[in-house]
Amino acid sequence: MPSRSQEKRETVDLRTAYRDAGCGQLNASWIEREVSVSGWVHRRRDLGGLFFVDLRDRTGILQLSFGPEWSDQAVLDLVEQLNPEDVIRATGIVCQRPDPNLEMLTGEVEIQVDTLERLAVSDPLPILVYQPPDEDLPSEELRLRHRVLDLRRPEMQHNLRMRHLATSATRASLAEQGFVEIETPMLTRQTPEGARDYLVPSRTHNRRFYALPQSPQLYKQLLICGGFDRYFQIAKCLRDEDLRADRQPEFTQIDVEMAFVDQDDVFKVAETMLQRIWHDGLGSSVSAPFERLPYAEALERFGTDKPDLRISWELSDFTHTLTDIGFGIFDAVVAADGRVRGIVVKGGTVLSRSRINHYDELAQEVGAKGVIWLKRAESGWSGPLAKVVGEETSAELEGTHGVEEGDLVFLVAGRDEETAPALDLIRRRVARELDAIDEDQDRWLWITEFPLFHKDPETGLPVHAQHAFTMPVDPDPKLIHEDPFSVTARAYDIVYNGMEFASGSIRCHFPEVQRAILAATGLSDEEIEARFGFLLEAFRYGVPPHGGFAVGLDRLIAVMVGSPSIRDVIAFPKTAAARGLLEQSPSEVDPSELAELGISLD
RNA sequence: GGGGCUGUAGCUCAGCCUGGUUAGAGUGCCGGUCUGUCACACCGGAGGUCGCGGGUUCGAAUCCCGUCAGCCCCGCCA
Repeated sequence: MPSRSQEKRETVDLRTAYRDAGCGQLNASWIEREVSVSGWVHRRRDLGGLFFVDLRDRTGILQLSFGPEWSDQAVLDLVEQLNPEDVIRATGIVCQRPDPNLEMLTGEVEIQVDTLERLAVSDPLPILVYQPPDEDLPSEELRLRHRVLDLRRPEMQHNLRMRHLATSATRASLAEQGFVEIETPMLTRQTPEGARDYLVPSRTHNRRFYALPQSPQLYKQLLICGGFDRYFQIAKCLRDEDLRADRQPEFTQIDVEMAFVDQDDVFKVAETMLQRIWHDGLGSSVSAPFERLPYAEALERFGTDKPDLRISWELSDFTHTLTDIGFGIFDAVVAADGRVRGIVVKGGTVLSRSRINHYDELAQEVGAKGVIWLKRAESGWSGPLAKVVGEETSAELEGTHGVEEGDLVFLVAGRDEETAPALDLIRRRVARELDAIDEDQDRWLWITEFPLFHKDPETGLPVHAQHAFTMPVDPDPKLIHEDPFSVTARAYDIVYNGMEFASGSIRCHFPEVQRAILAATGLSDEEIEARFGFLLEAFRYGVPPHGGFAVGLDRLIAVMVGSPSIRDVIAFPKTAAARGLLEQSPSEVDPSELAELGISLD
């Protein structure tokens, strides 16, 4: 994980009619100058005759001091009246503090105020901007309802400033690499992604609806067709699905597309951009090129297509070692085309039976039949399998699978699609419990060679693994038609410490292959024409090979600032029920407007 | 759509398991004392629909049912 960037003193000239500098900009070099500053009253300390005000603006906090020797009585009377979050302007001489506060950026100095204006009065606060130590933040409900106050907290200021640094770095890096920023419509038609659309009724065309874009996917390909061979956009995307800590109904993607490229060209652009974001935002360097791992290998070694490589443990196939040794459960699974896979947890014997049971339950929640465990203690093997572990098996466990004294083996048997999610979850959770994640590492990774299709578990039909416009490694319409699940896609993800940050592909620019891909998911020719005709038409007039990627900006920023929730890096987020608590959205509308739209409510 | 956690003073929480005085603490707020604080200190005070509705009970913040809101997870969603 990146460390939070050190707070730096802003150097920009912030002089205006109301101030000579930002509060956080003052330091010893300003001593003896007369300055004006403006901001919010953060804290006030009344010593009876002497007053101190911590004045806050977005640059930091500065101490103002008030005393009879340098402030006249009217000023002293006014400062006694000040409430937290009043907005004031203060003027006076910058002085060295007799007893500096080294914890404050401006702690060496203070302003001895001789002129004070109250620019705005604050009512008593529903939630405090000042965050008392040892006290939890107000509930998220109240933070969102009173978001204006919440945003004033230095932590939120820092988060949104980080967001700005990241988007600025994005623009700078992509511009340097020859990309042009172009906006695409928010009012569009229903798009091919799998999510539910937000719909906007049309007044001029009753019974018809615009859809808000789930992503600019089709438009960016059209821009390529339009001759903008390097496009990007910091784009709002909207999806009407249920939310999570890392999901909002509207979120932001860094959307990039480029022509005349192959995969390596795209990788270079993305790596250069992310290096710049990390450098400008966090002041840290990212080494490139990133590691690469084919999808199939990732699943085999880690059980997931977004492995956290800071955990050194890998999955291992125990099928040969643990079958035909008298353990019927495993033999039965293998007879049904399953495998016995497991993970060797170094030092795992410290886990109690109840902890092991906990992981067993977790595994079952994600679809495994259950977990069998095996401990290697000084005294020998223990666990349900121990009695069937003979000398030969023991030697194989130690030799082939590297089990050592003190280790614990979690075993899950079944078909790979049942066992992989369980093993992945156990690997991550146990590593966290045993502190086996190397937090000093940053592991950037490209996952490549995704399958073009996954099988829909209900219908058995192919569904797009990434999206509908990905180029197969072998662009053969016949193969797509006859054996869709064997087709590998030129698609890729960026995974950072186990989190998916970005996703992209080389696009399919052969119209007949594109039709075959769409047809494979069960769309008729008519449906293809109706929904994607405009893209296929664009492809008829000369389409260059092209590809791109999209980065989930909110998640990226959340990681950069160390927040578990993307709500902390969005100025005005929605709740888990997609409500806006500040503005009370969604709201009812006037019946006359509905009538105009041709909509009646039951 | 399903599961879990939470809801008590403006705010953060305790009390709830095991029902029984006037529901507490810290902080904030109001009043007072205080000339070097920086979580200022000290003294005093006000402040409660225990989310809402119903039930059980002699008696409910506490037990039960429902409901609303927030959060987390599964489904869903790249």
